[in-house]
Amino acid sequence: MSARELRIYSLLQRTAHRLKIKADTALNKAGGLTTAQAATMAIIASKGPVPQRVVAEALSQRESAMTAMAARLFKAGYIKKTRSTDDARIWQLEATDEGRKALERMREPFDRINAVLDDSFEGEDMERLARALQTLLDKLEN
Amino acid sequence: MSARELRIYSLLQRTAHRLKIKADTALNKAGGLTTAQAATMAIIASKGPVPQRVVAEALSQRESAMTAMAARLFKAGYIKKTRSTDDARIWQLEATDEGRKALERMREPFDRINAVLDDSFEGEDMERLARALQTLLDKLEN
DNA sequence: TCAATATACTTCACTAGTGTAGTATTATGC
DNA sequence: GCATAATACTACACTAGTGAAGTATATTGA
Repeated sequence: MSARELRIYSLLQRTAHRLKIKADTALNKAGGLTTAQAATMAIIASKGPVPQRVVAEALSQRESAMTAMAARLFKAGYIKKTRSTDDARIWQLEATDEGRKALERMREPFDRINAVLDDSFEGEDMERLARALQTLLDKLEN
Repeated sequence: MSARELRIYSLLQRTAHRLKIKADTALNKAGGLTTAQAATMAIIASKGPVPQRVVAEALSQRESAMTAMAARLFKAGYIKKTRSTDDARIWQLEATDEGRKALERMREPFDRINAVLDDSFEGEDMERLARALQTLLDKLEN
């Protein structure tokens, strides 16, 4: 069967949209971050001081999007920005204690979202889905 | 492996986002519509004169989003708006000839997007992906 | 009958992304 | 050694959505 017959495009968009709405609702109740902010914070918190460009790439986004996101997170007190000593063009982004705490609060609601995902698939199905999405993403990013 | 380990959430969001960008680029070159506009126009063109609220519902969106979208489509000359004679609150949306032509131009670029999808998967992989997404979507919509 | 409620749409401030065109700063090649 | 190119980020105008509060215009129920 073809992509057209299977309506893969629409299926992917709608599923991603629904899942995001569900996650945003859950995270919002727990207080503080949106899903977009949580995704950004997760990378900054785990990779330590990290250039904006690297965060943008990890999220498959443009640098201009990250400029705006970093500004919002900075304003909220969740990250600090320091100029790299090696390269004066680079802003190193780092999570503040406040930022780590906010991210920690997202843990439990996000676990619930992952539980929905875990519940939706059997056996190898999720690994297969992950591989399929990764294959497609790689194809789209080159 | 768990959804968390596989980072399914992030993978799904990034893949959907990148695919949308790719489709938008292809549609944009063919002239006229974005993917969001094409989705809106498809409903308006098929359902004839239709209240804004109905279009919003069909796309799982809020009415405020449709007010803005209708304004953009109207400005571009792709739809006309007429007050319902039954109910003076209702705007009936209808595709213009220009709008129908623009929608028709999206056909070929969208076929090319589907070709990318067809190229990305072998054998049963796409059917499996479709089934996995449908399963998840059903779970998210109830 | 008419006040209260519901409906259809609007407006506004906001998040969150795009692409294009900039500004600094660093790296490279002759 | 220095013009040129590449890189990291910024600025801006735009699309596209949300939620909350507002304006008309039906609809309803005592």
